[in-house]
Amino acid sequence: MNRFLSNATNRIDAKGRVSVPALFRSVLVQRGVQELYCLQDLVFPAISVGGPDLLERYERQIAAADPFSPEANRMSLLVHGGGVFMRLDAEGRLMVTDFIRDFTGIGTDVTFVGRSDHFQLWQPQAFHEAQAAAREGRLSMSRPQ
Amino acid sequence: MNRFLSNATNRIDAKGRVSVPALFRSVLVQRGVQELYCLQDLVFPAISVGGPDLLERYERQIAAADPFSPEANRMSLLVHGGGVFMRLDAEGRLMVTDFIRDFTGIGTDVTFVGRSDHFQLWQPQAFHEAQAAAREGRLSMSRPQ
DNA sequence: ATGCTTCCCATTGACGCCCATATGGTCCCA
DNA sequence: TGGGACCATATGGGCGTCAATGGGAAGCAT
Repeated sequence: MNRFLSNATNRIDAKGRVSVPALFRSVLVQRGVQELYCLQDLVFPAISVGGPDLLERYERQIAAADPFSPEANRMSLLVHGGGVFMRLDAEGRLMVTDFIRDFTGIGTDVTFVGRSDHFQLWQPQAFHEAQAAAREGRLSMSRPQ
Repeated sequence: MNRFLSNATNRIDAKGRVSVPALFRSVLVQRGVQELYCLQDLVFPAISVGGPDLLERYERQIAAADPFSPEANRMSLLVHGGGVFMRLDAEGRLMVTDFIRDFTGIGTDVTFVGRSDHFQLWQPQAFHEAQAAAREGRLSMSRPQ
């Protein structure tokens, strides 16, 4: 398996750490990803996590615009100012910072959700609700897959 | 990491100093930047901070415009008239001058915001509001492939 | 001298690094 | 087929290091 698939929920410990599921870690290793880039999802209250390529995709978007335009400025504010680089510790855990908590509503547990070329961090209940909504086709305004 | 990414908020002490985040300082070292050039952002109430290359980039932009246009005139006024050189102290702190306070509204805390090739100083709440606004106005920022 | 800046050192609190334990699943063998 | 050994993952916590912060004291200019 070389893609991020399925989901799993892990507990945050007293120090604010949470284990990334082993399946996801093995995908990271396969892809040679060592530094993780985290970005707020544009639609859902979730944090997207991937390798540097994730950042580069967004940067190409910015580069396409006039670099001094208000539009490029606004995009950079989101992508560069809102993005965070993280590393896993020796046990494959990451810190759940306030940046992540505030945006996702995550409290004591984190749901890891595979998204093929990256994965996401969700507040467990928010994920279940979003999935239930998607199943009922109530996401007509969401972005296409 | 060789770019300015993510954001962090630090407190200004009684002497008006504030620590530049260690991550940003390490990027400055990597780039061999010793003198910091500060100027007002063209769109947001924020101060941009970078090496001499930052100034040069703005000057090229001015040069590219019609030298007698109101736009070039306005940019020159901001870049040349509003620019300041600064240095960090031994602990990696910088002085928050009235020039910075007046333009940004910064009071007791400063939010450092990465912008890839430079970083910015924001009043914390102004940053959160600007980011939220940028996310709302995402219509123009489609999901990259 | 007074106010402001620069250099230096102390404190403390957070984070990274390391090792220990628990838990659940799998495989092997009787 | 059932029991048990083994293993990988998830989780908990100790401890050292470093960043952020606070403040004293010496230089500089007004």
